[in-house]
Amino acid sequence: MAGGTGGSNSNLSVLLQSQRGPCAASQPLESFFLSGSSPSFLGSRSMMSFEDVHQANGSTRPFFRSFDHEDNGDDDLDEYFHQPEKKRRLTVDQVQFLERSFEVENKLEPERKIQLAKDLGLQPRQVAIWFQNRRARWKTKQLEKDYDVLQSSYNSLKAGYDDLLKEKEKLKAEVNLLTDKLLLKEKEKGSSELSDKDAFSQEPPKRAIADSASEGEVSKISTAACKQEDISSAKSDIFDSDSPHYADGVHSSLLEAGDSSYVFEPDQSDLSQDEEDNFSKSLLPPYVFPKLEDDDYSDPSANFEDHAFWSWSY
DNA sequence: TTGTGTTTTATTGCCTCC
DNA sequence: GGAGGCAATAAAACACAA
Repeated sequence: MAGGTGGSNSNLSVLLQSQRGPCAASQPLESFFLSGSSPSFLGSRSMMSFEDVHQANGSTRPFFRSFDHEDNGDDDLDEYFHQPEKKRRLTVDQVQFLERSFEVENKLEPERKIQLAKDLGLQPRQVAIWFQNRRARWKTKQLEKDYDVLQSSYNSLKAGYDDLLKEKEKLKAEVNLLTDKLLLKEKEKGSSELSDKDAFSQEPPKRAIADSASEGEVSKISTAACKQEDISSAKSDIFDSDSPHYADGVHSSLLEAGDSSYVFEPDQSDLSQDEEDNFSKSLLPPYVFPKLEDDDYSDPSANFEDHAFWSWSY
């Protein structure tokens, strides 16, 4: 990259301009001329070759902003030196060179800084500033990337959460539907027993569910039965007479009662689902068999223990 | 051409490390 | 205490629509 020495008036002008770069304010101008072997001076020399390469590449940008006053004599030169310094953008080639260097290592050791400055014909401080600003841009980009990653992570988690919520609502509706059906059957059974009482007044009713249980307790039992089941299979199990669940607990008691028209008899109703729901609601006061609410799912063990569901034995 | 928004270069002040 | 890094900021350069 380093190479030609320049020597023409044009090159001298560029050289002078480069020495009066933005950082020259903190560096006595004389030092550049008194010390021809200083890194910055050599850097300017190498800069000339860099300019040649750059122009050979057909870029429209000069290495530095052109020094337009080079043919206008000493007055213009003097005027130039007294003008406030203007910023000059680096050329495309300089930036590409710096970018490649940055990719290798984004920190700048003093030796490397000097070498880069030499190769590019810049002040070491300019190189340092460029790296400083480049690190800042990299950091900003990195933050944006991190934000995007977090955002997509959040979105996928939220989608999963929403799916679970929908699933929960669906299952809750299913449970409520089944409990309604169960209640309806219980009520039907209760009314038929009342009519049977007239015929067998002295015989205690062969209720499968806890002879001495109050109506509220019956509700608890039914609810517990639903909760204890795998909810997704509850619907089919309840109406499946081949289910092993019928061999114990409530179901077996029901079978032992010898009442073939008992609660879990499938296909007893000609009512549609909505009609059944409405019917059961009209028959039963809400306190008899409360619907499951959100809290019922929040802490199943606590909830069930609260209602002594697990201590029931038949 | 001009107004405006963005990018790039450079400065300043503070902080940390040796 | 000096060197170097970083955040905040200024200001020039640039891009672009109206």
